[in-house]
Amino acid sequence: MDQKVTLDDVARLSGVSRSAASRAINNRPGVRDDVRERVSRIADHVGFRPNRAAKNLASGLSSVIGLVIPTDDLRVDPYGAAITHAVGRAASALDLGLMLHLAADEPGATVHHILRDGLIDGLLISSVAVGMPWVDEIFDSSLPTVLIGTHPVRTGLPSVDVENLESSALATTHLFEQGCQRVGCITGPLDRGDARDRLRGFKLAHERAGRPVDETLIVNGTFGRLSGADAGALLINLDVDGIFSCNDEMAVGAMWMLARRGVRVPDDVMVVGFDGTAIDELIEPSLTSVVQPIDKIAKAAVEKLIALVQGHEDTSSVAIVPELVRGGSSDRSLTAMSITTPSTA
Amino acid sequence: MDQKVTLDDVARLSGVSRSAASRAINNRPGVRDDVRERVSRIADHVGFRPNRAAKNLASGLSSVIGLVIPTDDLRVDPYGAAITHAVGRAASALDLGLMLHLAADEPGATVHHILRDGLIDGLLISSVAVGMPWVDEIFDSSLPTVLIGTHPVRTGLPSVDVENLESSALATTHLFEQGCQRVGCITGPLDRGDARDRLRGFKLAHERAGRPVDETLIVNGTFGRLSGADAGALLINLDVDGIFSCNDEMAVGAMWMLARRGVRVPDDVMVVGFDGTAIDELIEPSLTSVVQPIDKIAKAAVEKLIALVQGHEDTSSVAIVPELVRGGSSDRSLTAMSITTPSTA
DNA sequence: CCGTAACATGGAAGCGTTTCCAGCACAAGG
DNA sequence: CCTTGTGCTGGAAACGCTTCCATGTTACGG
Repeated sequence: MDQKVTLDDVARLSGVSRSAASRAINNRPGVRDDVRERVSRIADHVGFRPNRAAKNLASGLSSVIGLVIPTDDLRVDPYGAAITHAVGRAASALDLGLMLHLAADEPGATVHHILRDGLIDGLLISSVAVGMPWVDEIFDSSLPTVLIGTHPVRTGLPSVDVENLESSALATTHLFEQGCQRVGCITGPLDRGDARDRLRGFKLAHERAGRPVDETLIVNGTFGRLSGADAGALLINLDVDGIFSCNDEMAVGAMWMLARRGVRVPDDVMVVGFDGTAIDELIEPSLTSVVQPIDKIAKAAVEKLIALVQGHEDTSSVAIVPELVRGGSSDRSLTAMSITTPSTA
Repeated sequence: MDQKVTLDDVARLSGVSRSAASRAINNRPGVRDDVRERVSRIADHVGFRPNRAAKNLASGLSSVIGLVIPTDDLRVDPYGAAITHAVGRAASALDLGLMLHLAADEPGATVHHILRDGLIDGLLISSVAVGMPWVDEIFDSSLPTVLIGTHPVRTGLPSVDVENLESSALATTHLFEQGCQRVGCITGPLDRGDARDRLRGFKLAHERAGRPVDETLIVNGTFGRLSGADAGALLINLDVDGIFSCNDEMAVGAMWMLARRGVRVPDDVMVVGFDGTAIDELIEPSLTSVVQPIDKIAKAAVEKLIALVQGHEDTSSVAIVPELVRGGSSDRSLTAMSITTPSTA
């Protein structure tokens, strides 16, 4: 009951040839409707599951896609876990398998494996930074590949990303509108495209508001929580009254540092983050953030990828628009609204 | 240069038959040493990568293992991300691919796919709770499977888990030793084996210390941060001076709530967690926790799995011993030791 | 110098699919 | 009634590898 029902079995039981059975099951033309139905019914009944390996070998397609994610991203940044999860869901929805490739120290070898194993139909790459030559190698190969995020230097690569520039400008402008005069920026690692674009957005907002950019208020971070704390410490010494952090992790770190130094949020300093990974974190006040619709991004990426796999040329870059979700960290009127806590006695 | 170097090519170039080439490359006996070396060299030189699909089809083995992880675990609990990461690393180290299966709402269908696709050699299942009939279905099938964690009811399944019972007892005893008189427990979801064992350890410590267990001080949580906050609120109303939280997430939630209510940690209430996922979280004081050696667990699980795949019968259960790492949350002498923060101007 | 292991080698048969292609039936048009 | 075309059908050849088995080769003891 458990094992090995082959296409041959189905064919024999249905009284047709193997080729006919194959066509019937894969909904390919060339089979009478009644035959198709009979075959499907029998296949169903005996619990036929096509052997993927054989299918893969014969057709050259595996119905499995790969996801390359920097090892650190998955371990330390909730964004990595979120994107992995979202891609997994999106793949399942399309009945695709998902192979996880952790981009570790020596991706060179890994890459060659990926490329030539022939086990995956296409590849999704997340969080690309400069100095990753293997990324270019993959894109120059014939393996269909879609970037999740922005390539720091190359353009014309098929990619799906959150719209970074305008969203960052929006977030910064939001701080201006809330009355901030001296707004600092905690950047991500500037070898990454998204980090660069967010910083550009920060500057763009200044330009639009007719304010000069004070370069001393721009502090580099790593997207890690600790770097946010460090940056926060720097910025309060520079008397900012607003902070745009290029991701939530660093924003949380900064807020932690502010609290530690007795600086009140939002009264003394307002904080806005990016990503939306800290929205259900227990922090007070709740963090205003540019929330990425991760599921949407993942879905778009997977769909773009399978389009590529199916031969549709497409080097377009899709930008998904996020949403600025306002929390107490940038709004004095929301002060200390308590999180719903069940009565306790 | 990029595509399709087949075994035939290598064989032809080396002047041997395909079978000999195969044996040479797979380090199988039946090839003279000099031939083996020549073949390997040529294979290397032309960049031969065996096609996995073909290999799989011919040998019945794919060198790919699966990991089933509850969808929520990956999204909300850092432990899920950590285990995914660790398993990924362990698999890579053994040159195995990793397929991710998110156990979503309707795992029934998924399971049958997994079982009969023939794409994976074996399966790792994490975080099993009662009411997951598909888990039993998998174990009853012929697919080699190893549990990461403890099955809430069945025994005799091959599994790798952290040692929950004694470690929890140890953690609780630690609170006693620090002078706590009324220690509360925030449990995990009790349909899970690990949550049950940790609670049992909590009680065991009482027994050993000759203290009665006050059942009113046992509060059920979900392993989620918010539930920890709720439980914390309950427990401070019950005048506890120590809290053993069955995971770190809930411990962080509880500490957040304590801070909010003006209860000082560790002065008024001491807190100990479990897992070690919050150790580099920015919380003050740092959390004492039973830290799981996740990499070790993942490695052991993968190795056990491949042993099963290779036919070694093995239904043993491996328990990995964690380490109690002391932080400021249970030690008054460590008060307010500052986290290393670079000087800020 | 022959017989016999012990080992190296290549041929060929799979593994379970897809897919090309030739054959065939049947309907419509002349 | 014969042609042409349309659409189903099954045979057979891939896909790239492993592995069984028969054949060749070598070295050794008798």
